[in-house]
Amino acid sequence: MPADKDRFEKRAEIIKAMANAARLMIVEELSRNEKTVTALTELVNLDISTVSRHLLILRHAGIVACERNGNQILYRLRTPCVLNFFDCVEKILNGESNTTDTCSDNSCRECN
Amino acid sequence: MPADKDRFEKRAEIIKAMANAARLMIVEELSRNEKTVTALTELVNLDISTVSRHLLILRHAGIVACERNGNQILYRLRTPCVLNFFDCVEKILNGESNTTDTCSDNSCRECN
DNA sequence: GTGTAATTGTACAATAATGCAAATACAGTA
DNA sequence: TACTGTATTTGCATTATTGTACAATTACAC
Repeated sequence: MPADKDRFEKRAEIIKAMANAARLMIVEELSRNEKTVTALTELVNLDISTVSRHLLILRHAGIVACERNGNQILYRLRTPCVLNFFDCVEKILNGESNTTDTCSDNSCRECN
Repeated sequence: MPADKDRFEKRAEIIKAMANAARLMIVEELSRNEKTVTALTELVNLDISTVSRHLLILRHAGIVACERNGNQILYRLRTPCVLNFFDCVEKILNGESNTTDTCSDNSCRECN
């Protein structure tokens, strides 16, 4: 199923853009307010060039948008639905799952 | 903010587990029914060892669980809420965003 | 034991993250 | 206009992480 595979590649591309701690911090920050690159750089504590690249990744994925404001560029969250990811993620982190991993309990090697 | 950063690292860890086309196919397939490693291997068309590793990643993230059934191991979706990711992703792929990227329209270089 | 299913060891190729230095964009001012 | 300063992006180089397959190993049923 080659066409199908392509569909999943596209989906993965967007999820990949969210699959990084610095970018998650940026997204959450932008959910509160639009921010400049410099402001976001202070937040995540990385080189400004790195932050600029993170923003490019988010922009290419369609997750953020930007707008020039004189000397600086303001970034804002374009698709706030990505914040919904966090609900599920927190659920998983808190171990709130329907079912248990019985495989871990008996036979699987390398089970956590 | 070091403790805060750690929180985002943990979140990113889970989203990373979803950030791969083969694993997304596996997750969607498991949302329909539990499956063996061999069955999933046919689905994604990769070496079985690779699929086994993909499943390990999903299991470590808490997204799938497994259970031994005689000779084989059955994997199932443990936290179906990850399927909600797809809603938002499809929205982005269809360009259904609140706002536009005005930065693309005028001044930014490398704007898509 | 033999056969089937799944995992792990190893190696390799491809991607991603990062910082430094240089370049570009724009505002203000001489 | 040209010069300066601030904000952002891009060109490189480097390191870290991820995806992959093949071979060997382990688990289990018969």
